[in-house]
Amino acid sequence: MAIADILRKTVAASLTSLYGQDFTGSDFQVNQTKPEFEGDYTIVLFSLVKRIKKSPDQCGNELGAYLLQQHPDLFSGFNTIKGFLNLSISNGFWLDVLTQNFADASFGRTPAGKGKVMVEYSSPNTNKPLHLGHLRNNFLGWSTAAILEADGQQVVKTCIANDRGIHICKSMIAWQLFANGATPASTGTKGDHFVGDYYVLFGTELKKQVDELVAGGMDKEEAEKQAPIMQQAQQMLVDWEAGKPEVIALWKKMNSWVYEGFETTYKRIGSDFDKTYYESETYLLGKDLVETGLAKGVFFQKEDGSVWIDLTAEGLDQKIVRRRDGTAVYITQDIGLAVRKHEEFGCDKSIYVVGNEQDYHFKVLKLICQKLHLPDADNIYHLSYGMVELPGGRMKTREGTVVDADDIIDEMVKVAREKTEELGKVKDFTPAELTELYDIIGLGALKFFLLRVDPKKKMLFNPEESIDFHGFTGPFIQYTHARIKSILRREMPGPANISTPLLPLEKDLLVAMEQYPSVIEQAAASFDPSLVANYAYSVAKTFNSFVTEHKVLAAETEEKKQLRLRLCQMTANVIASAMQLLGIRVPERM
RNA sequence: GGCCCGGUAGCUCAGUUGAAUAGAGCAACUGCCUUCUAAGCAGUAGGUCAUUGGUUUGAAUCCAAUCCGGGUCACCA
Repeated sequence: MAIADILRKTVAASLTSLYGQDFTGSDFQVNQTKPEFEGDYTIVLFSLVKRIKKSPDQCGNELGAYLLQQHPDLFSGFNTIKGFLNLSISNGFWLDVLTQNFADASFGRTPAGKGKVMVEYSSPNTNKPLHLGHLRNNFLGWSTAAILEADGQQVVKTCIANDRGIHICKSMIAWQLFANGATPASTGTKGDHFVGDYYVLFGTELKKQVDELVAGGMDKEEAEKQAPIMQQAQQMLVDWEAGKPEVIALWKKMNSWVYEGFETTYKRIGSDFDKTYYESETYLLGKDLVETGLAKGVFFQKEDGSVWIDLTAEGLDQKIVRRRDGTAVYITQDIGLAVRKHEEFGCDKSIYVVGNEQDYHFKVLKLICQKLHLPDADNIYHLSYGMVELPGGRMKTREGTVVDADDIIDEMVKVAREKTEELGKVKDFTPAELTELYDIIGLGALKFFLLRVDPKKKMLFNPEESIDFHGFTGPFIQYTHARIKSILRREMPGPANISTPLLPLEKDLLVAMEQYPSVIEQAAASFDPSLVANYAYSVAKTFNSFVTEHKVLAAETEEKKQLRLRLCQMTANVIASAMQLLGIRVPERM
C-alpha cells in the first residue's frame, strides 16, 4: 500500500480512538511536506477543528504524539506548525521500500485481473497522410493502453480506418481527372502522400470551378453544390455504395497505396493494433441499425427521404443519420461499429481517442446508442484531446498548414544525430547502433513533447522552439538513464544489509519512487499519460541532484555504496518503466 | 446567437479532492567539468493566477457575472 494511503488509514484510526468519533481518510488532507519544513508527509488539521473542538496545534500535538507512540516503526518524529502536522517517516520504512523493490523491473505495475477495456485510437482517413495532430492521437492512444495494462486491465487496441465516404471519393475523382495513370511507384512517392496530393488537388479544382460559377452570378453556397467536380464526387459515392465494379476497383487500388504508406509510419512510431476495423465493413451494419431504429420510432424520416433523430429534448439538435440519397453519414458507421465491437470483444469500457472537435459528435453517438438500447452504450467513453496548433493557428490539410508526421519525425531524428555528433560521446558505436540511437532520441523527444501536456488541453507546436533536448524533455530523462547505466556497468549491487541513516537527497529519491504505483493508478483512472511524463521527469531531476552531490562508487563506506547502487538500479528501473508506458525507449548509452 | 473548453512568469506548461512564501522548463544572468556522461548541477531575476463580486478559518482551485481566445451547432469526416 502506498504511504499516503497508509497515513490516511492510520491517522483516521488514531483520530477515532483519540476522540471517540468515527473518522475516515477523507476527513483530512495528506500532502507531501514542503521542503522548507521538517518532515515527509503533512496532515492538514483545519478540517478537524470543528469536530474535535480543539485548536489545530493542540490537535496536531496530541495526534502526533499518539501516532509516534502507537507506530514507532513507521514514524520517527513530528512537529506542528500553524495547523499542519508534519510527520517524519522512519528510515526503516524507506529502506524497506528500497530493499523490497530495487531489483524488480515490474515495480509499480498491477498484475492482470481488473477487467477488460478497449482503446480505439489513430482512426485515420485514407485520403491523406498523417500529420502532427495524428501523432498526438497515436501516442496518446498507445500510451493510455499501456498505462491501463500496467494498472492490471486487459486491453484491446483497435483502429477504425475511415476508408469510405465523400472525402475518399474526392481523392479518387481528382486522380481520375489529373493523374494520367501515375502511381506512387511511378512517381517515387510514399503512397499516403501520393493520394493526399490528389485530395489537395480536388480542393484546388473545386475552388476554381466555384469561382467561375460565382463570377457567373451564382451564390457561393449553391456554387459549391453545383460545381461539376463536386457532383462527380457525390455520384461516385452513390456508385461506390451500389458496388459499381470500376469504382470499387479504383477505391481498392488507392486505399492500398495509402495503407502501405501508413504501415511505414506506424512501424516507425510503434503504433500497433489488435484489430483494425474498416468503415467500409461497418457502415452497412450501421444502415441496418438505422432501419431498426426507424421501425422502433427512435428515428424519423423527412419528406425527402432523409432519416433523422430528434435530440432537442436532450438539449441538442436534430441529427441526420442517413442521407436523402440513401447513403450513410459519418455517424451511421459509428453506430454499427459500436455493435460490432461488442459482439467481438465485449469490454467493460470502450474508449475512443478522438479530438475534442468531435465532442458533440460523441455526445450524440452515445445518446443514439442508448436510445437504440444497444449493449455497452453506457460504457462508451470519449477520450477527448486538444488540437495541436501552430504559431499561425490550427493545422488544415486543405490549406497546406500542416506539420507532416513523416517530416517531423525525420527532423527530430536529424536533430538527434547532429546533437549527438556534436557531443561526440558515442564514437565507438557501429552505424547500426547509431541509427537506432538517433531514432530512440529523436522519437523520444517528439513523443515526450506531445505527451507531457494534459491531453484535454490544446497545445502549441512552434517548430523553431519546440525541438529541444534540454530540461523538461524526453532526452533529459533518457540521458539520466544512460548515466545511471554507466555507473551500473562498473558495478552492480551486491549482497548487503543496509541500515544506514538516509541523507536528504537519498531519501528524496525514495520518496519519489515510492509514489510510482500510485502514479500509474492515477494515470489509468484519468486516462492521462501526462501524469506519467511529469513523474518520470521529476524522478530524473531528483536523481541528478542526488548524483552530483553524492558519489556512488566512491561512497564514504561500503554500506553507503551498496545503498546508492540500489538507488541507482531502482531509479533506472522506474525511469525505464515509466518511459515504456509513454512508448519511449531509453538507451544504455548516449 | 445556443452549447462545450480554455485564460497561471516574456514563451511553453505543472499546480487531483480548497491550505504554509503559486512551481518547472525555455529564453536572460552568475557559478561548477584532471575523480561514476556538463543532453547535467547549484543559484539570481522574472507573477495583480484575465477582471469583479461571493462562499470559507483559508481560494489559482468552488459559485456568479463580465471580458478575451478556441471549438462546435454540415445531407464533411
